[in-house]
Amino acid sequence: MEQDKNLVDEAENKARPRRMGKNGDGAERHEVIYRSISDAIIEQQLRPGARLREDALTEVFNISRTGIRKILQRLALEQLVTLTPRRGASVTRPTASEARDVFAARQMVECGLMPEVARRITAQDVSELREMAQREREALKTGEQSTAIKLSATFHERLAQLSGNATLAAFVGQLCSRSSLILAVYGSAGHLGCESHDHDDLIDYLTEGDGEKARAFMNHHLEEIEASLSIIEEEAVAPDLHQIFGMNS
Amino acid sequence: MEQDKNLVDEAENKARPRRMGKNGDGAERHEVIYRSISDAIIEQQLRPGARLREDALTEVFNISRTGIRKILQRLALEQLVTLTPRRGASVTRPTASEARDVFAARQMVECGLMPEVARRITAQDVSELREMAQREREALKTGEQSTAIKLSATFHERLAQLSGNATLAAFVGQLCSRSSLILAVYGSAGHLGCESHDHDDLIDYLTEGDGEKARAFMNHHLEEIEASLSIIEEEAVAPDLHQIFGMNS
DNA sequence: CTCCTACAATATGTATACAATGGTGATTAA
DNA sequence: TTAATCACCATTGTATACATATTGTAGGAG
Repeated sequence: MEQDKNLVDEAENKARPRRMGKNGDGAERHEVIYRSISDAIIEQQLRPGARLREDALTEVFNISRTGIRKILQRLALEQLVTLTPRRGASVTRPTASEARDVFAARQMVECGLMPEVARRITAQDVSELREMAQREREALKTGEQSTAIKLSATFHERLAQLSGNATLAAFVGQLCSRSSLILAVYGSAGHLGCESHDHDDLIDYLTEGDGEKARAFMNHHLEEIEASLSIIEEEAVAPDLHQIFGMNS
Repeated sequence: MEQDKNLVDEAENKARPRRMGKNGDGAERHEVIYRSISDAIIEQQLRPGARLREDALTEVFNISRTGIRKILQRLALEQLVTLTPRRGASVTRPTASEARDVFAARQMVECGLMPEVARRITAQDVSELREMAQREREALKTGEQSTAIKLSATFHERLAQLSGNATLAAFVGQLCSRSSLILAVYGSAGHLGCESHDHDDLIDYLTEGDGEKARAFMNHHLEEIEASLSIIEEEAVAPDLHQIFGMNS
């Protein structure tokens, strides 16, 4: 049930509860745990709405609540988890409004970045991207949905990094992560995210150095993804009685 | 020596170490403290490089280290403070590269938002913006540098909020905060940020509903700000010895 | 006189104990 | 049998104690 990647060593470490105050690996350990949770969310192994109890995470990762809280806060700032004041943490269930905002933001930023990417891309970058697209296509073909989703997000993020603007690249990374959540909530079962050949076509345009064509294609690409969703308010979680009954006092 | 606002009661409260576990105001208290520190940084009362010792903040705000650490982490994620592993927190000193990235991001996002803002702006929004611009001009005239900087950042952020895209608005807010730091490091003494009449001109274009003109003007506006800076590597704080001496082991 | 070493002070990293709150289930009365 | 109230449990919020690392300084030896 639980992913058994680095969870197995937790069993044998259980015996020594000595606090490893030494920071030497502490920071890296936190980073690893953060990435584990983040990946699990992006790969939709943790679906929106799933609760993330601090105690459970404490046991799973063999870390103190302090560390977990730090990580959860970071995830909350990135909008991947929602921290309800007395209820704890849960995987964020994006609202329809947030979903639209995220895709509008991606339209603006990712498309706007394409010309610069086309200008700066190197042969090495191209081959790296091609390999990623290849792996993504294989994952799609073999039905590895989780892997495909993660690879797609990574592809878009890597693309943004090629622009050389770290700030915008980090922003795109966040948007892509949130997009995974949006797909999980508003996506249909069969269609998941990017078409298999789209990314390859995009690489073609970038290789040709045609920034404008790449921008137009990215625009189309994102529109297609958004169109494949059914972004309607579900209103299942927070019925918002005030709005329904119109009495606000 | 120490400010005597709420420190005095601490003396007599020393006797009762009862932790006020009641969260009722806890969250708001954190929010207030966060905003206090954030504002102090944006208004350049805390200059880049200034150290933020946890103990000192603990005393000043009469809060435990746990709460302070939470706030500092949030500020760190927004890139306003830098958390060095064993050295503690300090106000971020943006690198030249970061400065360029931030302004490039603002160019893309803020300009891209203008058409939508022009489409959605209401008369009430206009009057609010006019008032902000008025106050900013007054602050500039009377030499209240801190206030002017804060108002300018708030103006740009408010503008982005009018687009209706909360995600992009929050991003612009972060970029504006970081811009204040950039101005503090790379700005010249006399010239600080936006020209006094620029914002009024921008409001004119938006009132006319001319999104394209507003976009072009914003583009010019931001270019002017960036041009007034001298963005060169100072390399004073973190000399990056590895890169300088090339020996990494 | 200079350099190396050791110690102390300062400040952060981590963990745990305690408090408070919200939900759930049980018990009782109508 | 159903509904309401109360109590307990699960879970988080907060604070503090302890461990660790870094820095600066002083003292002694060469």
